[in-house]
Amino acid sequence: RSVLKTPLKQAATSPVLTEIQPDCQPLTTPPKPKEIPPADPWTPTSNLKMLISAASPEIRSREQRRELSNDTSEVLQAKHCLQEHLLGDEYEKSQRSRKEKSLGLLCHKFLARYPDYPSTTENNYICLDEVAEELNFERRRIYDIVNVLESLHMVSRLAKNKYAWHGRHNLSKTLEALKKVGEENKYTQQIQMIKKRQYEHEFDFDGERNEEMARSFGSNDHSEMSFVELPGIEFRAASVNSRKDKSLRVMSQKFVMLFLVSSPQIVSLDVAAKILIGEDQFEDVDKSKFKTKIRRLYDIANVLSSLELIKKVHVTEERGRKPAFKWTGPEVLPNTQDTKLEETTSTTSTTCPPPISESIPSTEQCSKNLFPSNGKQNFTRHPSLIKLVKTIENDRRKIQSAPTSPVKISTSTDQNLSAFPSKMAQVPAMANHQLEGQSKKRKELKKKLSRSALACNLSSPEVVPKAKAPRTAAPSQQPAFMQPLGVCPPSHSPVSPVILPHTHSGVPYAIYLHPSQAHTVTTYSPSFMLQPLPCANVTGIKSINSEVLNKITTGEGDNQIATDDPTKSLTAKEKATLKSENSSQRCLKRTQALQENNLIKRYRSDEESLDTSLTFFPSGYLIPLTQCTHGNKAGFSDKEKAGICSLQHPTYSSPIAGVIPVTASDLKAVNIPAFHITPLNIMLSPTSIAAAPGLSNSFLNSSNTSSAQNPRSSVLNFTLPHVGLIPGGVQVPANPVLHHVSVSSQTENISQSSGNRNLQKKPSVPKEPQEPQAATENFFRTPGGPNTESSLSANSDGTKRISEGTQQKLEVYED
DNA sequence: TGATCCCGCCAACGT
DNA sequence: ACGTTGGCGGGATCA
Repeated sequence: RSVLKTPLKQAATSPVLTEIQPDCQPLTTPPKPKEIPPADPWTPTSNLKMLISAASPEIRSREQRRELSNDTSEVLQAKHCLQEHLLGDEYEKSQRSRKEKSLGLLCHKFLARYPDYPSTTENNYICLDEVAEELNFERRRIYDIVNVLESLHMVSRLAKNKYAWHGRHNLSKTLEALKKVGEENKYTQQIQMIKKRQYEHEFDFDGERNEEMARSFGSNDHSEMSFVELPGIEFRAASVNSRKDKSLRVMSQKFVMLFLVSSPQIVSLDVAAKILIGEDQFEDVDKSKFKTKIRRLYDIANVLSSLELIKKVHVTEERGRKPAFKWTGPEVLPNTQDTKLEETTSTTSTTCPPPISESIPSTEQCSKNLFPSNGKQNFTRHPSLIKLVKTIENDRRKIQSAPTSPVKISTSTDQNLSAFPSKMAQVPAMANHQLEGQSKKRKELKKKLSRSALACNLSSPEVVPKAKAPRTAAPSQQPAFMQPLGVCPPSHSPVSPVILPHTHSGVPYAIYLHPSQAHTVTTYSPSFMLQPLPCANVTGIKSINSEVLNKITTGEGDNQIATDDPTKSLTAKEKATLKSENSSQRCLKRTQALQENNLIKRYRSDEESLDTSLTFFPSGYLIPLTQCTHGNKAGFSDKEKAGICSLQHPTYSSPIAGVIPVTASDLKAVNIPAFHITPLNIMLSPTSIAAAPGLSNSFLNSSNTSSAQNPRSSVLNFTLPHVGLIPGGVQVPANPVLHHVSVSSQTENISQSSGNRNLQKKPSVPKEPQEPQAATENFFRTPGGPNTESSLSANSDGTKRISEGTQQKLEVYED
C-alpha cells in the first residue's frame, strides 16, 4: 500500500515497492511510462517503462515531461509500466488511459465494493490503504471520492485510515437536510441572481447592476456554510476529522443543494461555481479561482455521477451550450410535494397558505424565514448603499461566525440507525415535543437553530424514495429505511411548521389583499401590501376552481402554491417583483427596505445571530431586480421579459381583491416575517415574496422546468395585473407572489382547496410517509455561521415543512 | 478550442 | 519527523 498511497515523490523514494506491489489490478492505471528516461535507467522499472513507452506515445510524452520535472516520476511510471505490462496493450490503454483513470470510473470501482444498503448491523469498514491497493489508484483519488461520499454521509470517518460505509441508508436524510439548508441559503435565489447577471452581461447592461447583484449575493454567507452533518453519523467522524476545511465536502454538499433547490434540477457548472465561490462575487470572480472551482466541481460531479445522483447534460442558453448536470437521484420531498406543484404549473389554483401554525416561535420563525426568503438577492442595492452593505456584511459575518453555529438538536434519535421503523413513526411527535422544549430552553440562539432544524426536518421529509433507484441494491433495504423517514417528518413539522400550516393540505387559504391596505401598506413596505385576511376571506378557495378566473379577474390571484415549493413560488414572485419594479421600483424599494428593516429588526430581536443577509436589507434599499432580470433561468426570453415588464405597469389597475392563496411554503418563506400582522399570521407580503428570489426561481422552474418560459410569461402577465393592487410603486412585489401561487399550487392545491377556508388542516395532503425521519433530520446540522442564513432562510424549506407539520396546527390557527 | 479533469506538488494536520 | 489529508492549479486529453 505504501507505495500507492503516497504521491509520486514518495513513490520515487520507494520505487521498488511500488513495482512490487501486487497491484493488482492492471485495469486501472494505464501506464504512462514510456521510454526510458534518459535520466535513470537504473530503476528496475525502467525496462518496463521503455517497453511501455514504446507502445504508447502518449505515455511517453508524459513521462518525458515528468522526467524532466523529476526523477520521482519514474517510479510511478514504472508502476504504470508494470501494470500495463500486465494488461497488455499499452496502446489502447494509453488511449483509454485517461478515461480509465477518471475519477468516475474509480468511483464506480469503489462503489462496487460496497452494497448500497449494507445491513445496519454490520459495520462496513473501509480501509483507505486497502482500497487504494485493491483498486489500484492513487491515494489522492480516494480522498476525492471519499470526501464526496462523506458529504452525502454515505461514509463516515472512523479514524485515520478508516471509514465506515453506510451506503445509501442515510442518503434520503442527507438529501433532505441538504435541501433544507440549500433553501435556507437561498440558493434558488442566488441561482437566479447569477443568471440574471449573466443575462445582463450579455446585454451589456451596465455593470453597476451586476456588481450590485453580485455583492448582494456575495453577501450570502452560503460560502461560509459549514458541513452539514447528520446527527449520528457525522459526529463520530467529526471527532476524527479535524481538518478544518472540508471544502471538498462542503462544496459537494452545496453542489447537491443546488440541485435539490432548483426546480428543473439542472445546474450548470458555471452557475454552481459562482455560487460556491460565493465570496467574491464582485465582478467576475477571479478567473483562476473560477477555474479551480470548476475543476473541483468536475471531480465532485464525477463521483455524484457514479452514484447516479446526477448526469451530465448541456443547457443551451443564448450564448451557447453550457455544461450542466441534471439531478437523477431520488427526489427529496420537502414537505409538500414539489413535484406536484411542478406538474400543475400552469394551472392556477389558490391555496391558502397556512398561516403560521405554531404559536410560539412562529413569529420568530417567520421572521427568520422571511429573511431568507426575502433573499436579498432579489433586490439590488442602490449603489450608494453598497458601502453600507459591506460594512453590515462584515458585522454580520462576525456575528454569524460566532454564536450560532448550528446546534444539532438532536434529540435522541439516531438517524443513523436505519432500523427504527416502528420507533421512527413515534419519533416525530416526540421530536417535535422535544424540539419545542429545547427551543424554549435555548430560546435565543437555539431557538433559531432549532427552528432551522425543525424546518429542515419538516421540509425534507425525506428524500423521496422514489424510486428512481438508481442503484439496484437499494430497493430492498430501503424500505425499512424509508419508512422511518416517513414517520419522522410529521413530528418535525409541528415545530417548525409553525409558520405555515400545511399548505398543500389543500387548505386553501386565501389571503386577501385589501386594495386599500395594499396601497397603504405598500407605501410602508411591500410586505404589508398583502395582508392576509382571516379565514373568513377564505375565498381563496376559489383558486382551485380556475386559475383562469383568477388570472382574469386579476383581482384575485390565488396563489396556491402547492405547499411544496416555496422556492418555486418565490421564483415566480421574484420575477414578478422584478418586472414590476420599473415603474414602481422606487416605491417598492423603499417599501421593501422598510419591510426588510422591520424584518430584520424582528429577526434580530428574535434572535441574535441569524443571517447576515438580514443586515443587508437594512442597509439599503434593496431594489428589486425585477423584471427584466432575465435571470430567471428558465428561460425567459428577453421578449418575454420585456413583455412582462410592460405588462406590469398596466397591472396596477387591478386591485386585487383578491385572495391570494398562498401556499404555506410561500408564506413561510417570504411572508411570515413581514407579517407581523394579522392574527392569522399568514399574511403575505408582496415584498416578502419578492424578496425570496429562490421561490420565484423555483417557481419558474417548477412550472416549466424546462419550458417554463412561456408559462411564466403568461403567468406573470396575469399576476402582474393582480398585482395591480399595489400602488404603482408597490406593485411589483405583490405580483410575484400571486404568480407563484397561481402557478405552482394549482394541482395539488386544488384538492386542498376544497377546504378552502381556513387553513384547513391538512386534509389531504397525504404526502407521503416521509416524516419519520424528519425527526432525525432535526439532528442534522447546518453549519454554524453560514447556517445562520440557513436558519433564517428556512423559509422555503420551512414553509414546506411547516406546511406538513403544521397542518394540525393550522386547524387551530385557521380561525 | 473549449470542455474535462488527471496528476501530483505541497501545505495543513495528526500522531 | 513522518504519515495522512486534501487544496490547488498546471497542463494533458477529450470532444
